[in-house]
Amino acid sequence: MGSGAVGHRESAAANGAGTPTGQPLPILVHARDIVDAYAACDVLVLAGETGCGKSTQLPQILLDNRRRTGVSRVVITQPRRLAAISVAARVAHERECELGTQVGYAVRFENKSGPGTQIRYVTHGVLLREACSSSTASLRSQEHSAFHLNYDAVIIDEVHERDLNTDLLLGMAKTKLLERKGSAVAKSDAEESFKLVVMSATADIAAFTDFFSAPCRPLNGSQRQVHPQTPLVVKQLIIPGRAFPVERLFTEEPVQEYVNAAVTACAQIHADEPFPGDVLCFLSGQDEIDAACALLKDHLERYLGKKRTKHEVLIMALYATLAPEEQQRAIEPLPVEVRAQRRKIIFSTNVAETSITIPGVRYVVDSGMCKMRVGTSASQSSLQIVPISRAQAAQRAGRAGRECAGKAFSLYPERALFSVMPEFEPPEITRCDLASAMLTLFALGTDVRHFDFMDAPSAQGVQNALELLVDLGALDEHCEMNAVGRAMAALPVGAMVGRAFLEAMRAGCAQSMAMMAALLSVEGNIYASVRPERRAAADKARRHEASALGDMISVLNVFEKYLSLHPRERGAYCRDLFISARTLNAARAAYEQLLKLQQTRTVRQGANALCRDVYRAREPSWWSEPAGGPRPRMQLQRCLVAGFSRHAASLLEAPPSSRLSGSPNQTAGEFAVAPSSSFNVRYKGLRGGPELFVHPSSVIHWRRRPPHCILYQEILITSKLYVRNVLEIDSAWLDEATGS
DNA sequence: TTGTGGTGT
Repeated sequence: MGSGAVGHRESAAANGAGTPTGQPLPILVHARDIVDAYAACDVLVLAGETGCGKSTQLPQILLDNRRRTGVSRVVITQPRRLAAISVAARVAHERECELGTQVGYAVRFENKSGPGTQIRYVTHGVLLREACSSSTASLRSQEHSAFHLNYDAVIIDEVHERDLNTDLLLGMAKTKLLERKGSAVAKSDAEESFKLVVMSATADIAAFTDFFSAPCRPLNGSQRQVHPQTPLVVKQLIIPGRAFPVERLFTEEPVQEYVNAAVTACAQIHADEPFPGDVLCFLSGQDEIDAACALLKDHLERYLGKKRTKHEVLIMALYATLAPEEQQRAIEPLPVEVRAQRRKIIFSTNVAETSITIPGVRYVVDSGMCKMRVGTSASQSSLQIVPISRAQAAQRAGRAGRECAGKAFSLYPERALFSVMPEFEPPEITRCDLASAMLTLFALGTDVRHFDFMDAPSAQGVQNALELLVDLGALDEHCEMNAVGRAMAALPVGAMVGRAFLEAMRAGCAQSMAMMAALLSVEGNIYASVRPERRAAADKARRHEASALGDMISVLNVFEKYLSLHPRERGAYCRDLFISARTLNAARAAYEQLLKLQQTRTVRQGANALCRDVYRAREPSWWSEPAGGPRPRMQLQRCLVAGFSRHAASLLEAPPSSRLSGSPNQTAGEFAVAPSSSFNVRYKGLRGGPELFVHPSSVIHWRRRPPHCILYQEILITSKLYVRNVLEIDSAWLDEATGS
C-alpha cells in the first residue's frame, strides 16, 4: 500500500466496493486521473452523480496514494448525520477496520473517531465548529483568518445542496488557501496546509470552479488588503454515474389540481405499467400526502373494484415528522415473492429527494412543488408552496433509475422547466436569518462585511443581523466581537437563546434555562402530528402540565416531568400527552450538551463579561426574589426577556367585558373552563410593526384575561400574523433588559 | 381561533 502505485486496494474489491453486478464503481476507473489532478491543484472540483462511489472511495484513493497526494489525514463532510454515519460504516467495512479506529465519524452528540483516525466523516456543522474551536489561539493574528483545520485534505461532499454551513465552509476555506498561497511562511507551516476537494452533482460544477478561480471578492468592496493574490489552481473532473436511463414525460398544459392529478397518474401507472415497479410520488407536504392517500384508496376501490384481485396496491405516506417505524415501513421493499403482484405507491415530501432512498422504485410522479421557508429574519417566517428547481426536478426523476430503467411523469409541461422553475434553489444563506452565521464568522476572526461569499446574503439581512448582535451585546458599537459574542458563538443555539442562557448563568438559573434553550432549539414542536380527530383529546391532556404564564413555561413543565421519569416511563408519558418522544429526546441531548458547555472557559467568560459590561449600573435588587415568597419562574422569565426583548409585544385592546371576570392579580394556574370564541386579542410589537395575533394553539387562550405584555418565539404568517410559543412578561423587565 | 418542506452545531 505504501508503494505509491495508483490503484485500489485488494480489500476494497473483497468487501464489495463495486456494483451488484461485480463491476467496479465508476470512480475507481478514474483513480489515476483523480490522483494526478489532486497532486497538481489547490482545489479539486469533482462532479459525479449519486452512485458513482465518490463519497466512499475518494478519501481512500487519496490516502492509498499518499506518496503522490501527501494525504495521511482526511476529513469529509456530509450534509446529514445519517449519511456521515452510514458512509463511515461502509468504508470501515471495506477497509476491514473497526469503526472509530482508522475510519471514524463525528456528528453532534456522537464522536466515533480517535487520534489514529485517518478518514473522518463529519457533518458540515461539525467541521465548522471544529474550525472555530481550534482557532481561538490564532485570533491574536489579524493577518490571517483563524480558520484552522488539522487535515491534509478537506472534502466537502454534496456541495450543491448549498446549506448555510457549506457556504460558510467554502468561503473560509478559499480565504485560507489564498492567504497561505500569498504568504512566505506558509511552506514551513505544515500544520496549516490542506487541499480542498468539493464534490457536487454534475449540473453546476462551473459555479464552484469560477468561485475558487476568482480572487477574493469581499461583500461590499471593502478596502481590506487580502494579501498578494496568487490565484488558486483549480482542477475539474467529471465522473460518470451508473444510474439507469429515465424516460421523462410531461403534461401538455399546466395542471391546476395537482394532488388530484397525482392520484390519477398513480392509478394509471398501476393499471398500465409492468410489474415489478413501485411508484414514488412527490407532493409538497403532509396535508397533501394524507389527502392523496385517501383519494387513491377511494379511486382504486371505485374504478378497479373487483378487477383488482391480482394486483394489490399498498399506499404509503413518507415525510420526516413521521415516526421512524412508519418511515421504515414505507421504505422497506416488498418481499420478492409478491413483487410481481403487488405495487407500493408512496406519497412523499422531498425527504425522499436526497435523504432517504427507497429501493424498488421504478416510476416517479412529480407535482413540481415543494414547501419553502420564506423570510430572512428569525422573527418572521412562513412556509409557502413554491415550484421546485430544475435541479430538484432532475433529482426527483433520477429516483426512478436507481435499479433499472424507469419512467418519470411530471405534472407540468416541459416548458415549465425553464419558464417557471429556477435552475437551482436559492442557497440557504440568501433566505435565512444570519445572526448565528455571523456569530460563527466573527468567532473565526472574519468580519462578515469582508467575507468572500459564493452567494452574498442580502444587505438588509446582514444589517438586521448586525443590529441584533449589537443589541444583544455580542458586538460592540464598532462591530468588534467581545467575550459575550464569543460565548454565544460557542453555544449551539440561536443568538437570542444564547444570550438568554448567558443571562441565566449570571442569575443562577442556568439549569432551567438549559432546558428552555434546548426546547427552543429542537427542530419541530414537541406537540407534533396529531390527527384532526384526536386534537380535542390532545388539547385536554396537555392542559394538565400547562402554565398560565404561557407556552414556554408549559413546555418546560412537560420537559421537567419527562426528565424526572425513569426512561422506561417516558414513552407512556409522551403517549398520554400526545407529545413527540423523539423531539423530547433530542431536547434532552441538547440540554445535556448545554450543561457541559456551561463549564467551558469561553462560555463562563461570556457570562462574566455580561455582568461587568452590561449590568454595572444595575441595582442589586434586580436579581433578588420579590417579597411574598419565591416565584421560581420569574428569574427565568427575566432572563428570557434579555434575549428576546425584540420579540416583546403589548396588548392592543382589552377583551370584551364578559371576559373581565377573572381576578386582576391572576397568577399561574388560573385558566378559564374553556377558551372563548370571542377571545380575539391583538398585540402590537414594542418596536411597531403590524398587529399580531396569538396563535390559537397557545395556552394563553385558556386564560381568563390575556397578559398585558408578552414575548414570543416566532411569528408565523398564514391567514394572519400569529405569534407562537408565547410567554407572559412584566413590561418593567423590558426596561431593565434594554437599559432604558 | 389553528398547523409541522428538509437539514445542522
